[in-house]
Amino acid sequence: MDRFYVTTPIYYVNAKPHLGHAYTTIVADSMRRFQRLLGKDTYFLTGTDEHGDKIVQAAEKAGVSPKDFVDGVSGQFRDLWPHLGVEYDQFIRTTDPEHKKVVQAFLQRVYDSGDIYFGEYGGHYCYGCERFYTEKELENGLCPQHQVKPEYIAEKNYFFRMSKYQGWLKQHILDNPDFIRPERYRNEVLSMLDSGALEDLCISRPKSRLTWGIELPFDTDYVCYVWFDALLNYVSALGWPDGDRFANYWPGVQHLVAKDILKPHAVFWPTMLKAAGLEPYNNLNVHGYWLVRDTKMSKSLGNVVSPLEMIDRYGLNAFRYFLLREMHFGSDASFSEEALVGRLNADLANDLGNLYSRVLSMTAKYFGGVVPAPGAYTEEDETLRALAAEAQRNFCNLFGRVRFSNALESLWELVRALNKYVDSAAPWTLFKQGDTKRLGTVMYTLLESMRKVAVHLLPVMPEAATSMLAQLGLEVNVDAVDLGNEAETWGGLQPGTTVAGASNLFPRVELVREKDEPAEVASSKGKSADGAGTAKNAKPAAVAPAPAASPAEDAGVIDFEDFQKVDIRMGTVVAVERHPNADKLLRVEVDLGEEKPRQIVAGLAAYFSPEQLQGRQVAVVANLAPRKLRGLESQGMILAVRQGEGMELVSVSGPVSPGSKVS
RNA sequence: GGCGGCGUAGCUCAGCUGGUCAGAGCGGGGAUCUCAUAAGUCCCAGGUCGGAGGUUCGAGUCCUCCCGCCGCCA
Repeated sequence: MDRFYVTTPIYYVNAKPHLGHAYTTIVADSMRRFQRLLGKDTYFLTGTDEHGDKIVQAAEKAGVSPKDFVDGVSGQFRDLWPHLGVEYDQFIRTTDPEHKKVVQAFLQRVYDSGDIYFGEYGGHYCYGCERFYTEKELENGLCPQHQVKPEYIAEKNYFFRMSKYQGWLKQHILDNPDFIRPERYRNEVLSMLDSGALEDLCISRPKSRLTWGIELPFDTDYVCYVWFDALLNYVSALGWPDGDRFANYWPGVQHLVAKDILKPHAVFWPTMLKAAGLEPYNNLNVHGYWLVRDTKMSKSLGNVVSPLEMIDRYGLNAFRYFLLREMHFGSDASFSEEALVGRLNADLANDLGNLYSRVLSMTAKYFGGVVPAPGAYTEEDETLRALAAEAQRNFCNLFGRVRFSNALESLWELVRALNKYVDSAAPWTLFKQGDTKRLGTVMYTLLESMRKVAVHLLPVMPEAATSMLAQLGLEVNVDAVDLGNEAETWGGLQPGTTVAGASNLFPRVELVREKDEPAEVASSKGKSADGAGTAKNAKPAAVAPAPAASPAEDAGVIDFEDFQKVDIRMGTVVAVERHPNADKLLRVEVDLGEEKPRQIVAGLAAYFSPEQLQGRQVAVVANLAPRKLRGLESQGMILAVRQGEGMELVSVSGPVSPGSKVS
């Protein structure tokens, strides 16, 4: 029996689960459901990564022990997944005793083979990044990620001789075109491997600096540092080096990661496996980010999408469908409730839900809700069946190659064709004519095709697809489904089966909006007063929002509400320096009363010296999308007035507290 | 700075090895069936395929340069 093993990354527990976690995990869940329907023996692993400096710091901040802290956050992840329809086989934690043992065994094996050595390391250590930087990597003496001054630390550490396997890895990637997919990331990795010798990987931290980690088996003064701990979860979960699970599921594994951890998975991990004498994984599947209003989600922007909230508003099925349909695997995609609602209404309600509704209703009316036996198939029927078979083949082929969006697109070609078939076959006419024979064939063709659609949707929308099949009088038996053969077979639905008399699988919804959220739909006339709440999916009594553009907009005049979208706040300049890479720009830190000051890159260098700005109160557009200017991210804009050749800052008549809103 | 990717209809994107490649879905406009969830079906988009050159009988599709985004590396 073919086997299929899929993993998500183990999620670092310094933050709560967000949309990105949800996407990766739902994809993994769908892949595993898909492969199971193909008849494979599947295993699905997810979990949490719980060691390291940042955890210790976060725990201190929360006033609890690291162990209590990670227990708490890890629990949040584990509790989330059932709400997303995710059924994993194992939830691993890097603090599990079994995992620790495997890490130590693996380290010992690589150590014994001579690929781990003790060496001196001096470097600039950034606690935020949990890593060292070389002089060259620092920007202006600061960590390029966090813009803080790292600490110089010289110490002895253990290193993994990664460079030794560089040539092997490159050849392996060249020999296996799908090893890293999509191709863009494969290219990226190849260019990493071509851009010079890999540096050996530092894999330890002295206990004097970090104790929250796994002790090295060959030196009790050290703990293991991140990758030899975290990545090992993929094999420790299987009980390596012993046991049936490892023998069964390795190396037939599909890793699933977001692009931010490409290098560890594409370079470190295969070379680590090679050094320990293990086979490399089958495929590394790399996806992009979900963007909100063209920007990465971040807490400071307040645009973090909560998976549970979306499910609460629009339902699990729509959410899962949207994630898989909207993102082209590998590329970044935009998340918006408008788009979600659009997919839900257009694809699920109008096309699919309505298909079920109309066909089941006709079956009830014409055949008392019992599946009729088909008679002779006409050319039109055969054409539809050929199209259906093609759509199913394409779906499976694409889905297996992680092209979920295209796969669903293929399936919807069938859904649309079925709606078209209803119109052209016009069962209501056949009924009036009393042509029961032909009517039976048409209805059977529809019902059987709808069954096929439902079966293919089981991996994506398990709940909805199960309901669909139930409406067709069928129970889902995962082991009995042979998805790979559905395209080649016909007649899975037995005549005589009693089906539902009505169906309302995906009610149309209106966009639900938060009270303070900017209006983003066509309606420019005020927001609905009821604001937040649940989706109004019952038959909307009110008419859909009127689209007409307000006359004010046409005249270049804006509504008060439009003005309100601009969040202008007063802030205090707490730090200023010249931009390292641009002579017209200043890097300014402005205190807006938030957790930490905003970094703003301003084109003021020609008019003000850093000293002149220091301590001043300035007006800042606080909700401008962040943007990189010459390598530094600017998180807002300082308002100023151009006067001839000069420039004057907008100021207030008296001191105000940082973060005060201008209105 | 080096390498890579992207820039195609309002939006999201297909277009592999050059010759029905100027497309799909959504949105918008029009028509129409009536079984159905104000759903379905049909018709309509006159987009210089980022810009400029070049190769070719022929180029979104190959080459060069430029512009704008993005990523990786340094």
